[in-house]
Amino acid sequence: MDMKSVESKWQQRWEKTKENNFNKKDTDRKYYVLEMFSYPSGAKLHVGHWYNYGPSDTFARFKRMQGYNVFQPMGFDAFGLPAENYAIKTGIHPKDSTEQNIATMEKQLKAMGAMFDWSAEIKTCEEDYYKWTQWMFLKLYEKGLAYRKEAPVNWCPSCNTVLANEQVQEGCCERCGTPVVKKDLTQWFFKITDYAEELLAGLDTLDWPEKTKLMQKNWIGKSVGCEIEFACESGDTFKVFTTRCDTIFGVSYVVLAPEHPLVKKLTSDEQRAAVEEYIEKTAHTDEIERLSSAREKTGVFIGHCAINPVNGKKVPIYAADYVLYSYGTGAVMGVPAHDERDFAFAQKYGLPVTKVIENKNGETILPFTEDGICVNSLQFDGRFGEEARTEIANHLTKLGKGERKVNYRLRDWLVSRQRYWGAPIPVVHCPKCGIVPVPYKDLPVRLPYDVEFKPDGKSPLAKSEAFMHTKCPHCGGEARRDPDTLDTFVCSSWYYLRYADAHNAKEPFDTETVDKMLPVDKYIGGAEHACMHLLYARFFTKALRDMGYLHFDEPFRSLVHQGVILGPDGNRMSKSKGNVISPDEYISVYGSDVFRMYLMFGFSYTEGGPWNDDGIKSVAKFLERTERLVRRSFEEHGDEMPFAAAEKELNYVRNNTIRQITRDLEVFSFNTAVARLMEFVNALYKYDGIQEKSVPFLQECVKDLILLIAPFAPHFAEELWEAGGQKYSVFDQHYPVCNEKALIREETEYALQINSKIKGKLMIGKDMPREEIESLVLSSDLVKPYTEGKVVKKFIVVPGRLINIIV
RNA sequence: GCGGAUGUGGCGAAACUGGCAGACGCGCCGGACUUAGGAUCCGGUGGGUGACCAUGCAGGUUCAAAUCCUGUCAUCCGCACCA
Repeated sequence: MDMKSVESKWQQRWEKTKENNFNKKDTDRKYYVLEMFSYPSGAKLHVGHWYNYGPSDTFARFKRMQGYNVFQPMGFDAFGLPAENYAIKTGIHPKDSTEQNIATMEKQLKAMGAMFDWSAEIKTCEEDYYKWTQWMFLKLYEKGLAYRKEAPVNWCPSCNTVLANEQVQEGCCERCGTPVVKKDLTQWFFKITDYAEELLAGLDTLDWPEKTKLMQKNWIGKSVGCEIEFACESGDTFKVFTTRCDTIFGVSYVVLAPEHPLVKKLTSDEQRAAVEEYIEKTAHTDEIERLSSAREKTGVFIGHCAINPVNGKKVPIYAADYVLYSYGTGAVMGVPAHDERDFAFAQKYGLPVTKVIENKNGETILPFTEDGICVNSLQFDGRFGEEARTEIANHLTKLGKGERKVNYRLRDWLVSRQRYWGAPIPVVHCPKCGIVPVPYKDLPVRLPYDVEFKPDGKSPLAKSEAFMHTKCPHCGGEARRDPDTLDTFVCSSWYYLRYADAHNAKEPFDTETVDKMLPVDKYIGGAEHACMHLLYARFFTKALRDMGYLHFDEPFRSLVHQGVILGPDGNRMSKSKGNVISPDEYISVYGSDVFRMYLMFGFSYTEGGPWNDDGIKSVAKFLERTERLVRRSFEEHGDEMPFAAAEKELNYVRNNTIRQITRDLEVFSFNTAVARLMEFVNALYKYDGIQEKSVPFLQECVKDLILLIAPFAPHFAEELWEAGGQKYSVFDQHYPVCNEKALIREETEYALQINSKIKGKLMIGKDMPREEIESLVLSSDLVKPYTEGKVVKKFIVVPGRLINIIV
């Protein structure tokens, strides 16, 4: 088959008949299959795109043939840094290069022959999309979920610019290699932490890979504990957070993060010089190093003491950078006997180590960090673990010195970017009115084309007077726009909603429509987004729900991660390694059906693995072999024959194939599904080769074969379907359904074991009672030599599988 | 350091709730058809080749373990002083 012409023939036909367009009127049977949209950084589709979209399309087509009204849209995550960096390097404007790339990719995606509904296409860099991204920002702002505060950002002193976290590699600027420093800037944040608990709890309701759920869970990092107030000699108080209030009698010092405001206030004159030096030093230590747990703990005594609220003991206060100001209260109680970090710190600074928890079974080696029995803890002696914590927490509450508290590791989402190629933040800074949101009617705040985006330390937009200069929407006075743009993850946090109502000019989406179309039934994309996009999108959905714009809790009910196709050398494909495989040459030789089918057959979908094209020819061979069989069978003539053993056998294989493929596709096991197709074709060849065959039956099986293969090789199947004189389109047919009766066999082959070792095979009738099996087996010539003169101790029958005789 | 995953022929990989390890294919070997085959079709293919040994390694549970348990090694991924 000349795949090239066949593929373009059917692609044109599908487009003309709008075969792939979703029928919006029939949402009862809707099935929303979504692949993570493309980032148009390179001009061409790479193997990774194919691996994401090809097999997913097979799944989508399968669902469609099962009778679902499948919606499978595609679009482009078009804002972002690579386009801007490319522009800085080459001088080509991000808008121009992005549009160019999108045009190429669209063409290639169409040539792939996937059933994308292009009528719902989205490009996030277009005004009619980012207008609504800005709308989202304003809604979150109104709801109190967007706020501004000063925060440290990554700053490259050589490039003179702010870098996104993704651009920082091992503490250095990815472009010039200069160590990145922290700089405080006022930034916009989304209050994702308000949803920490729900984001955590909701994970249980999702059909997602366990690993991904666990990653989100750890990322959110819930810890339940206690906030305890310590008073200082000066009368000032501060709180510490601990998950181990049962160790409070073992406190031998307390630590404040160097940034803690009380450090400056409480430091004694004698210690001032040392403390200031320490603070100075830690401020210059970069984040990466400071956060390394392997690093030796350092700190300094501030010359002031605090009082343990449970026993009145005076303990020294230290400033130490192993305590993070950004987590909990920025202060910690030091219990060397029962915390490894505190132990190391106490050793270094000669602080006392007081054992207050003992191991249940006697031996207690310090530091002992597990739950144990309280000792040296006054009235709480003898209490164990959780019980001790409860009692001590209650005691502290009664004293007014503590309360239970839940802390999360999750931080608010910093969305400001001092970059050009993104959606402008729709607020105005007015000298009189302060921060004023841009009125909805004035959206979008247009991203100007003519901007100097070469980095020099300022947001590129700040240099565009035409952009910056505006009137305050509130008082009408002179005002300035916000020069920052939104993180591109904001754009991708709601695109799955826009797809459902892509052309709505009045609002981002219609609530009723979205309620019907969402959640996404199957979401397919890379695992690298586990703690970013996949978390942000969940947050957006929940926030929009609370504002009444939609009425479901989770955007993606079921999620699958494809694996990664590595270079032939086993490393990640990268230009610098020179191991990048381009799909194009394979496609020009074999066509898109063969290529996608090979991706399905040669790898375990969720595993991926090193590229190897040995098998690609075999898939081409398989399709050719299939075609020969199909075409030959169409030309054959003959009468119906009695349904004898050969027909029964073929019918068994046929129905078993249907059953297995249906099962395999449901769980994205494409490689085994293709294997089943091959088995079926082999069985058809075998049947075709016999003398007395029933041609009508053969043709009936061949018809099933075409239907079965259709989701895997869509153009190929469509062509054969037409060649068989069937009516267009093969995708409007129902996928074959397994006839369970055909799978019942009169006799099944059992494995025969003596003392658990395989000795032979045996045919056993399907309804044979156990006693009969037993006597039949024991009297068979196969078994006799093993049982003669021995006692049969046990006789095990596993129905349909094996018989094990223990002698 | 913590958390998770993976480890099966020469290769890519299969194996439902423990039940015939290696489906399907690549490669290789043999045969058929051929002037020829790198096309096609058919057969064989874990190792030794005797009733034995084989799922990273060492134990354990079981009539039966790739699968469950304990320990251990290797590789990959995520988090990385979160109190």
